[in-house]
Amino acid sequence: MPVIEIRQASEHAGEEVTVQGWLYNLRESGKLLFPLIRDGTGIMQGVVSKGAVSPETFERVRDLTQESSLRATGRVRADARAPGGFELDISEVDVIQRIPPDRPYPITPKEHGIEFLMDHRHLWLRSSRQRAILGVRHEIIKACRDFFDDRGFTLVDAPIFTPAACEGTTTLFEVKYFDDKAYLTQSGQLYNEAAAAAVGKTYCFGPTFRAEKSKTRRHLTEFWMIEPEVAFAHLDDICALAEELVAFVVGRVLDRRRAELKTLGRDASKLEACILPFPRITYDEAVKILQTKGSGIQWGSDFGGTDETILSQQFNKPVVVTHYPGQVKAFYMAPDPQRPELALCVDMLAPEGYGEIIGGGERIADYDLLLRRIEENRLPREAFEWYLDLRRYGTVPHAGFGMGIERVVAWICGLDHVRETIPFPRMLYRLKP
RNA sequence: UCCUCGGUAGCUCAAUGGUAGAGCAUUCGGCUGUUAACCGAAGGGUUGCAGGUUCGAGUCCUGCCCGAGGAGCCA
Repeated sequence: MPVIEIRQASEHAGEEVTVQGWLYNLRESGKLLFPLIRDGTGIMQGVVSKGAVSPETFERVRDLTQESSLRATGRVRADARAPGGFELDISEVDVIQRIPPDRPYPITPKEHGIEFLMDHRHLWLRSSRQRAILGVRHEIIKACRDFFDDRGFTLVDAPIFTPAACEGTTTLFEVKYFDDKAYLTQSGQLYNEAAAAAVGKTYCFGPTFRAEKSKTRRHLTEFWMIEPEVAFAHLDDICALAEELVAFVVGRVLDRRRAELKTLGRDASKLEACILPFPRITYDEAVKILQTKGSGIQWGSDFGGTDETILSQQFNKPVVVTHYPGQVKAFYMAPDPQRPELALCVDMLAPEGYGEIIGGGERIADYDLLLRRIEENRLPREAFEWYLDLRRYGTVPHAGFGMGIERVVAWICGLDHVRETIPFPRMLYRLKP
């Protein structure tokens, strides 16, 4: 008997097939049983009528518990009464494992609190909503890679273990490294700059770790970041690259993941509005907007979470903010030649209050200036000698950015917390499962 | 780290300082088209932990633990 995937059930109408999966729910009406079977590709309703199968088969199905694993064989039939439009007239069922009723599947088809669901994250992933999010996450990652691959970028991954004191240790996770200490990477960017001088256009994609004790809807201690770096690029080039990337990713999800967005109840029209060009404003303009909206922000300080929310609610598509004061940005940011107090940097804020999804800019290309900045920031020069080498040997202007995958997933899926955007979130008070 | 809120049945929640309850889940029974099915019945409790006040504490007080929301922190 051919085994089919439920998502292809419509192509097998009238055929005798086997589906294999888990019992999603079982409804019963006298001598009729309606097992809902889920196989990871979809959910299909089966029908077992008492007259059509042996008494043993009928009882076997009737005794099935939620999430028990099974193979069901029968004929596919179109029926408007079935969720999905096709159902399986079951003739035989092979139960792989019946979950005993004295220890039933914990996540019932009713409401649950977030603590319980997070404790059972390994099982929660099976729910329709979580599978939809996983699907969109996959599509976003695939779209990012396609975007860069199709534009001649070379994937050069950065290390996860990094040496001591690369950027100050307060927000780094420290781990034992034989007889030494190492730190989990906070960004692949410095290594990207080395790679850009080797291959011109590069990107890295991997996990990133931040030991800040942040407890908000937009922070994880372990998250995934995709970071392009382009030799000879200036701020405008990198702004355009970021805008094209985001527009491409949104378009790809709208193209291929409509069903998942619908499952999530996401208003797709909000995403359809995200076509180029995106608005670009400077930090100066952003501060003025915030002050008219009641924010207490003063020129010179970075935006708080509330500021980002207010700002991103002013536009119906992602907004690009450039030229922040250098003092709130990292030591390697290139200063604006016109106004040296400003950095040639860029943040992109997602709309609907989602806030920062991208941060980046032009890097300092000049050896003397970079060295001065390292000293001003009291960073250990020895640890940065290799980084200074990039300015000793054929330095060129270059720029790049990092995009936080989970924040993009949260925005595109319309979620109110990033914890649902990654299979197993790591947060301040969450290390399990 | 700070502020606020919470912890009662497997889950989601209710209970004026006075007999701990409902829905779902589980078990049993009924129903030949169910749609988080429905109807009937049953089992299920160290009220987060420790102390205190009181004739009497799920409820009030103190400390602790755990979690949530937010702030700060955060390229």
